[in-house]
Amino acid sequence: MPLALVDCNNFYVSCERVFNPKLEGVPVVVLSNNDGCVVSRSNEVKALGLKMAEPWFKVEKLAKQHGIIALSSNYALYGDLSARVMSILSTFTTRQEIYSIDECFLDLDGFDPQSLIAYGQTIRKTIKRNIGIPVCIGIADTKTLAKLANYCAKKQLAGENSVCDFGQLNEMQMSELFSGITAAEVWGVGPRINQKLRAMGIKTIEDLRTATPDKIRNQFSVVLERTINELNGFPCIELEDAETPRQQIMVSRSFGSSVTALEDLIESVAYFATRAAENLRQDGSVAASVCVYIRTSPFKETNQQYQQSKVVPLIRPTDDTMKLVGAALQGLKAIYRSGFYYKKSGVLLLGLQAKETLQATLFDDPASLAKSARLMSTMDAINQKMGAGSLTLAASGIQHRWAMRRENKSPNYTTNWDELPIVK
DNA sequence: ATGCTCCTGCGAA
DNA sequence: CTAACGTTCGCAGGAGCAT
Repeated sequence: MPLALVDCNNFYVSCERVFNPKLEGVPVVVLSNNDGCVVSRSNEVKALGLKMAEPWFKVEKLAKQHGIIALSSNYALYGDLSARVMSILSTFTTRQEIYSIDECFLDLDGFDPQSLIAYGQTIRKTIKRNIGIPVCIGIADTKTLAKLANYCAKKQLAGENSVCDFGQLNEMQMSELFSGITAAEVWGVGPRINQKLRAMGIKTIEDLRTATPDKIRNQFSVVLERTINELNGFPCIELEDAETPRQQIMVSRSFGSSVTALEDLIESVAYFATRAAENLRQDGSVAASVCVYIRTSPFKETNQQYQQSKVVPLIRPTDDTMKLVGAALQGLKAIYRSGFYYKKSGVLLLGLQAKETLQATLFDDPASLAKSARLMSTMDAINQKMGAGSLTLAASGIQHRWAMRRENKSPNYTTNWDELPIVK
């Protein structure tokens, strides 16, 4: 029955600290793509009151006065460290669900209920020693409660040493604890639902937990009804330890500065479609249609606004980069209008299905399908061996004038030999 | 009345 | 110096349409 939720502390900042000890003990933030918003903060930064998701340009001056170090995000590094953390965590259980880049659930069914805290401490020490990343652990009988226990561990509201097991608390202690936390902290309660709950007088987790599920279902949805049941210890959300292939793949980026020329948009769309196609082949899927979109910046209110998207169906579902890029560019040309300052473009692959289960049709040309498959696996092999982007379509361009800002990125310490710092 | 697809809203990290 | 505000995914539920 019991589950653990393991969550890495300030994950991106912690990853940077593993390879740069000078960042230890000082205020550090990691910015989102395009150096746009604050997405990871060290404890020192949280103590200064800097908020999550704050646009960097708004706080940059103040942050620098406090000596805050701002790093561009380095997803190659975070992804690699995440895989290592997850791999070690998998050895502590028979069933693991990787929920996000820095979180996973572990099934602790069958363990001695009295020894779970000690087990949690062992897990923490192992991750810290083997990878260098600090984690918090919440343990309870449902996913929603495990998330909450994790929150309590992190905030030191219950449990100790970053591990909190709700199994150790009695009814009284639970309701006292829940009376002191706002409903907004519950997994599944976002800003909108929280606002509506408050208007109904439901302010704390205890208020939410003791609400009538039927009424909540009518006023909100079946999702929130399940949340209430989960808060009361009745599991409604299964552990999903089997990986399911994605249903859609999206690659989009804001540009470093705005773009007006069709040529630049073509480059970016070809580039994003190429990335999307690589992800698609990794999943072993094919796409039935491609959606392309472009937009101006909604924050530049004085500029003329324009946003448009177009879905281009494919004659036959495919994972061929050239066909996918071709469809994306066809869509782009249909929606492009001159005279706007474009700030973002993106490509979505839709109608995904497993490549093996794809039905053959009367009009298939087996020879050309085989040729496409060989070409794609050759491209992937070359890029695998020589580094990402070694072999690309000319349509993706070389200059990338639209490339995102990334002014302070750390080296790819674990995924690129050329970026290893040389110790002399 | 039922079932499908498409689209929007919401939440999550 | 100026301009500068993320990305990707899934689910629920309603609209619209066909049967």
